[in-house]
Amino acid sequence: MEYNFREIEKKWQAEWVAKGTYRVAIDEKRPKYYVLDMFPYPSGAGLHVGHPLGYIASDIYARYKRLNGFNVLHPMGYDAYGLPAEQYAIQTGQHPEVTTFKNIDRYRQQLDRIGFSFDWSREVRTCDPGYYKWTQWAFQKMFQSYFDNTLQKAQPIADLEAKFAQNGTEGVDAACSEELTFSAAEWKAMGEKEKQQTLMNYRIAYLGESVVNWCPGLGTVLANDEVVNGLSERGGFPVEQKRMRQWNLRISAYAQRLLDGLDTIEWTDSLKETQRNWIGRSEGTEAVFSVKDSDVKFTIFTTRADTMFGVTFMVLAPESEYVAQVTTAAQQAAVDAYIDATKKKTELERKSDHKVSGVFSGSYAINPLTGDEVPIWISDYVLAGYGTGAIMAVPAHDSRDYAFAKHFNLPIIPLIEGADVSEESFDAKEGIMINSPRPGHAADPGFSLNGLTVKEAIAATKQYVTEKGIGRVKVNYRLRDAIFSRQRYWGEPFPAYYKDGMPYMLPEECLPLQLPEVKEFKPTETGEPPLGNAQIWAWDEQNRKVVDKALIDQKTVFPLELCTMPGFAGSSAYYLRYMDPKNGEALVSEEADGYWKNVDLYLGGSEHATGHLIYSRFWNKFLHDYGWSCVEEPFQKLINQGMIQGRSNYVYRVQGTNKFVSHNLKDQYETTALLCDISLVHNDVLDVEAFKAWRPEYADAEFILEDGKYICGWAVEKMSKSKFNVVNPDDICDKYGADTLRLYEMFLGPIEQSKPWDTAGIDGSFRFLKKLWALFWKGEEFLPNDVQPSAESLKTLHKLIKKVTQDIGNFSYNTAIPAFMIAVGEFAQQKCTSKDVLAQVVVLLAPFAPHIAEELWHNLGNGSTVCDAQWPKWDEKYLVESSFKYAIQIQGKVRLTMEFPSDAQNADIEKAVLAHPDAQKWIQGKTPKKVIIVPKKIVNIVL
RNA sequence: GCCCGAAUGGUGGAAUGGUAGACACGAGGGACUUAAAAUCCCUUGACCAUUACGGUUGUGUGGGUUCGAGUCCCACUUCGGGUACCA
Repeated sequence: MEYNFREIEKKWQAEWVAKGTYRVAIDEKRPKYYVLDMFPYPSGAGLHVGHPLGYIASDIYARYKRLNGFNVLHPMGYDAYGLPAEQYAIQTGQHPEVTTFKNIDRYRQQLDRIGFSFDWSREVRTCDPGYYKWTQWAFQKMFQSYFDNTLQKAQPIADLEAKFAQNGTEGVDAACSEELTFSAAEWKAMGEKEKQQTLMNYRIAYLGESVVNWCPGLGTVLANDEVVNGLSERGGFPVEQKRMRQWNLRISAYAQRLLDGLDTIEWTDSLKETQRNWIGRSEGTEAVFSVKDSDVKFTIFTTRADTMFGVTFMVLAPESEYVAQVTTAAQQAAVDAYIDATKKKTELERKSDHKVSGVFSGSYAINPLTGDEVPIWISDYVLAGYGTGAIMAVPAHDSRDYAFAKHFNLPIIPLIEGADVSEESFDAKEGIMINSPRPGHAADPGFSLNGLTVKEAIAATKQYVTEKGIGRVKVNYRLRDAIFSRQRYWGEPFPAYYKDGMPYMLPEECLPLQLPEVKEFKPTETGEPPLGNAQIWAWDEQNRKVVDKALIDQKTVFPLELCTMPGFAGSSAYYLRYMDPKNGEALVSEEADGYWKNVDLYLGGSEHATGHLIYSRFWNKFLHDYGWSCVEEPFQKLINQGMIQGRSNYVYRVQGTNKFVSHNLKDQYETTALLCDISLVHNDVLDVEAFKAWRPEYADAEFILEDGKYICGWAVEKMSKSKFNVVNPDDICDKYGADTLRLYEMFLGPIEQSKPWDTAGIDGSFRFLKKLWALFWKGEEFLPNDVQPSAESLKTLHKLIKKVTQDIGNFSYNTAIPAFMIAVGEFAQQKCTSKDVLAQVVVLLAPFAPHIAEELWHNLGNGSTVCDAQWPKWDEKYLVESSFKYAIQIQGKVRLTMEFPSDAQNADIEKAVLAHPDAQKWIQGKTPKKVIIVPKKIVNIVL
């Protein structure tokens, strides 16, 4: 029998479906293991060979764990909401659901051909109402919660209301947008609206004002990278800065837990570091500065409390509420002009434009340590959103302050011994303090930092400032709350309606709130989000249903929210839903959550390092606080697969002609490099006839060949249609089969590494499977029989078991596959026909190449699937070597090799080596100073 | 600018501080074949030799530690990814 992969793969794929081989259910008798891939957005282009890389890697691990007796959950689904479908809908009127479902079908067909062990009965789609019900539900729970800083967890907002009624804000330590103080009496005196406004300050899902890139032309908010030079990337419409009231998630409240959780999970250090930087914890000091001739005091945040003696000016963010209070009449006009100018700048301009700008407020602040008066400036290099929106400037030791001071000619006082600040600031946190205080500049003669190290000085200042009531120790985080509103159609609707301008939640029993039909997917003419086009889009409080918005009377019928949720909403808890995807009563049942717990192995691209992987960790922590998810960290181990890049081919046209010159001759001509479709090229040799037929303009192309061939140039680039270098996995499956594809993708290199795809190398993987097949079938004869395996074959087998087991454990598949190749070569040489040995090889290969393994497994007479076989164990006794071939180094250079028994004594080895004529030739009669013998490693003679 | 990662033959890559280049592709040579495909065998880092089962050199660059460095340390170069004034 030939290795007929087409027939084999078709047969077993059908069989696996028919038998439900990959269905899983809770089984208390077996340990669970949860393997998850980041689910894909189903794009119209379909899969290219880069997409399945991670899926294959995780599939191998899932199958390996199953063979080791684990009950493996390995689901797949679709991140179905996304902009491309909406954009297409705007252009064509085609409902995004239609295109999305079409794309999903295509993805599914492609995925099914590769032989994954997904339990498709658990598929989720984020756009499915049965799924997004739980996205909406979680949002409502966040709305109904606040974060208690003392308990460090989410609590029902009703508890907070009760506290307010009892003691006001006294004793409340809750994460909030703004520090508020009121008494119980004041709380009780508030009207409904005022109470709602107050609570909004604490809710975990809250409406807040934020400045966004508003593009009136597109009727939408744009991300920073969608804005180029103040114009929208798509369409080139002007973009302006606009304050908008949008939903936010108070993820910043979880900053410390997000940071601490990193220590409990197995992610790469670089990824953890990226998250740590993103969270940006900085421990510093808040200090109060009072304004001269005024009652105004303001607070600044600094991590360099040691530099307080070197403050030469203060800076406020233009948005700071203190700006109005410190601006003097004389400076009013100048300040107004500056603030107007910054408002006009988009955030992007503010970021890209590093020119120094600012304006003097007219007031002076008093430095509490020196008693000196320092001018208060306003500049946009201070951000309103971080710290207190105000800083003390120490130009000698902060490069931004330095640039500002130089520009406006403000004094610079060095505070660290030996620091030369004539050209640039000295930012390093090291050295010995001087000028702290300078003579005659001490408010308190008893306090000095001079002679201390920076570290000591920071500690001393913190202590001093706290004791004197000038300030306090404060931890700040860079992590900002997530904006959760999108002015889009194709997303989850918010289950919220507005009464008297304040949002209220639909009753939980009324979820999901389904996405309404609209005539058009564009924003409305009045600039409302697309849902403004929906006619049936109002909430009837009494009848508890969605009704025509013509019925809005603000008494029982109210307008519904018009924004939808962002992409990360649906992907933040999908791993929980897979555990119990059909549950209509809960996101996940307690039983399913208790059994599957969390993801043991998560695979996906590193581009999600700070987006999805922060949001879903936050989301899960929130659910965990209420006990809806029993494990705090959702993804125990995480591996980032690298990108598969494309390999493009180039032809070289001689300028001004239709002549093409082969790659190695091109330097003799003036040429233009042109991309050509890689399907016209094999091993970099161009099929000239196919090339001529490719495009009409090349029909009468002429070629200057080398050795009778046209050799193309090549480059590693992104895999994309425009580069003509996309490789479709379907084509590989047609030509070589899924097993070869799987092997080759893993053989290419380490999973984490990015690498180019070159179909040329795939023959090696295909040949390997054919050689493996040949161990079982010779024509119509099935070779395996009951003979006793030779000692050699046993050694080959156990070497293989050991190597493959260890490599899978380390996710080092690219080294496991060569081990198979070597073993198959050895078995062929040994003419091994032992059924027992070969059956174990089949099991070892099953995770990598499941179809061929299943076929051979059944050929060997097994009735059940190879997926449920038992993973072989190696026995060291077969691996003992009786001798070792030593490399003999003389002066560190290998000069010869000598074989010694494994148990040879060092003294005997030394004697034999020194006596060897080849060794003597190199020793040249000298007396060795030292002979280093590392058993079973090396011998080195030092002269 | 800052943070993270990488750099090894023509190509993808391998190598607990111990014979660099496993394995695979490609290339060259040979066998089989009317021929092609498929298959099998040999050679293949570079350079110098070719009388040798020979020598020199070699893992981005320059230093260092070590009996011994692709691997560890220091400085630098280039490329890739992330991020954008976070006090």
